[in-house]
Amino acid sequence: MKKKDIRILLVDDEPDILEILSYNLSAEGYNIFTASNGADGVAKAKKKQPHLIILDVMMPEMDGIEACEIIRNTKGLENTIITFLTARGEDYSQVAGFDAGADDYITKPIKPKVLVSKIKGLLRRLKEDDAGTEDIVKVGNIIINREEYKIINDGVELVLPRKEFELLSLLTSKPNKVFKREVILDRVWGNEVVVGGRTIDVHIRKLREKIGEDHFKTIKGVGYKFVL
Amino acid sequence: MKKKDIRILLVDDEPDILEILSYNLSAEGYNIFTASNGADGVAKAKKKQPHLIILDVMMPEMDGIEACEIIRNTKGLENTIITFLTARGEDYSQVAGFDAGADDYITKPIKPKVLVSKIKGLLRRLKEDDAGTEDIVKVGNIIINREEYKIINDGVELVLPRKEFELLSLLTSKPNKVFKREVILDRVWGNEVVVGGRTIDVHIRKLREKIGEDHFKTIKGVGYKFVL
DNA sequence: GACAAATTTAACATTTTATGAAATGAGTAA
DNA sequence: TTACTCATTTCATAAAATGTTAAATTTGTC
Repeated sequence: MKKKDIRILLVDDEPDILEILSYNLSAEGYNIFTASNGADGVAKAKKKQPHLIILDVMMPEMDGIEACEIIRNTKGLENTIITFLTARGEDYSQVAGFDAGADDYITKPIKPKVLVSKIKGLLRRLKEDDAGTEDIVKVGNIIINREEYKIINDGVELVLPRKEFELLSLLTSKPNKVFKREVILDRVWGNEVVVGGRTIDVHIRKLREKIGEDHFKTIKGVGYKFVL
Repeated sequence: MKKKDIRILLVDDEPDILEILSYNLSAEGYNIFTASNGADGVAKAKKKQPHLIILDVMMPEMDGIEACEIIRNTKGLENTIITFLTARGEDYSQVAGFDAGADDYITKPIKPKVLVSKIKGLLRRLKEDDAGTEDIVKVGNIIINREEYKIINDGVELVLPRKEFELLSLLTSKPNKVFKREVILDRVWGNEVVVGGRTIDVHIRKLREKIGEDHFKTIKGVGYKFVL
């Protein structure tokens, strides 16, 4: 994911703070949205589906803690990274913040360098885990080894480019199941990227070339499935 | 590694603080040692080889910053996790602390929940590589001697700079396994440090120059792996 | 057979990595 | 301190690999 595709939502009632945060993070290339109170923050979060939210603790209308709890319980935002902004004195808020489900906190006054470094660190963690994907999977004559990023087909080792690997990985995750084109796009390409409809076909063709024609069956008008 | 095998060293001149920290961390099952000033802290660190050290910044005799620097330059303690204890007001010490090689900091007054949560987070890194912490490791023709910070390649002794050593050490900890760039950053550079994206490549190149081109395989879009 | 959908190939675009060189930082000895 | 060296990081550019698109062709379904 490119930086400009990473969305960060800033929620603070002080325009000055929004300005500082916004300036520094925009300069890093992130895609910034802002809200000036908790309620607005929650609304924008639902709408923009940000990857990370920076929430001020002290705000009129709805404070950061409450907003955080709501966001954490909103479908689709359970795993959004949330960090609080707290003034130095407000020690209690750290505890409350973690209780509410925060991942980190940033103390005011804001030091641009520290800020950027924290944000980068938090976002990096996003990419680190492949949660849910088994490291080594065997289907028929094919062994898919995600740890070493290679596959073994009939005892022959081959290295696939990333997209092909992910595509194969998806299809083989449930042999005989038909994966709709839109599902494939979502899982392999991610809902961020938009590519033309024919791209999948080309990748399927490459897999057919490398793994064997017969394993990939086309279901016209629907999608593809992997067969043993 | 089990919790009771994890050693934590607490260094603070105030008995009350030692008490609080000690109580809370013991309750979590960690193995606790204490020291009441910097000099004593350094000595105990050498002797006990703790996994993590919590250092108060303000102490008589030798302050935390100084102690941290010494510990960082002590053989065998280069990678010990160090976090500072700072009073709220002392903002400057955070900066100085990171400069001295700290991994994190904890602010007073201490909130048990925050404390425990941070400690767990810091120690998470440790647990992952309980296999790779051996002092002398042999992979193929390469012998990695962590104790003396040198390696022997085909019988030829080489002294590698720190980052290169750590990178090699990480990659060889599991030959053939692909380490994603994000993971490499986390494990070699640490959570708080942020470097540009091309830094890893440069270090890989140095290793290729010194150890041999063929040992380091690039997996485009993913990361690198070490092959024998 | 008509028509939409899928395949195929090759050209094209983009992304990612490699590399050389230069800037910055840290440590050390004079 | 100052000068010097080595480590580390950044930058610019080149090169490679991967990914996408377009267009002609084929396939399958009604």
